[in-house]
Amino acid sequence: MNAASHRYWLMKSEPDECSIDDALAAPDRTVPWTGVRNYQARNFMRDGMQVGDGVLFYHSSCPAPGIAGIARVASGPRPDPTQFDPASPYHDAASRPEAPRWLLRDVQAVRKTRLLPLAELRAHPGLAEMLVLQRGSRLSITPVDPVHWALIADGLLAGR
DNA sequence: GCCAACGTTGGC
DNA sequence: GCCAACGTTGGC
Repeated sequence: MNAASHRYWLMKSEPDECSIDDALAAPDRTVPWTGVRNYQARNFMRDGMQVGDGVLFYHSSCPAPGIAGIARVASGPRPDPTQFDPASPYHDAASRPEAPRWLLRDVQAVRKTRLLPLAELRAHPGLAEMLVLQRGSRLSITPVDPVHWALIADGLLAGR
């Protein structure tokens, strides 16, 4: 799997922290994707993403988990400032400013969609291979196959 | 609140 | 390098 070849991603956010509505209300509809503390997810942000890539904005750890909107990658990688903030739940005392361990991307909301529930994703035969649906999958950022993107963004969520 | 599954830590 | 213990994720 060539990490630089993906054009589409699914990114999980807890809506209590940052919902699709929060992103749409932010300046330039853009939010810094703070708090990723998993190396695989970090590496996707560092090495895999390109500005303009499509993002499925997923609400997790909430009463109605599922895809809540469409967004796009809006910046290159840069250090996540919360790692250096002792007051932040994402503080990492072992990370040095001269060698930041954690990175983020800016993510720009494109549109809110209907809530596409996790159960509906699971029920769709064409989406069975989606990484986020695999048993035990916990990664907060996963690449999305272009076929899956088309089924969701241009199909299930088209115009909604 | 439960718990399956995964990632990280740290002793050896 | 192994692997048990522990912490976290996240749906239900």
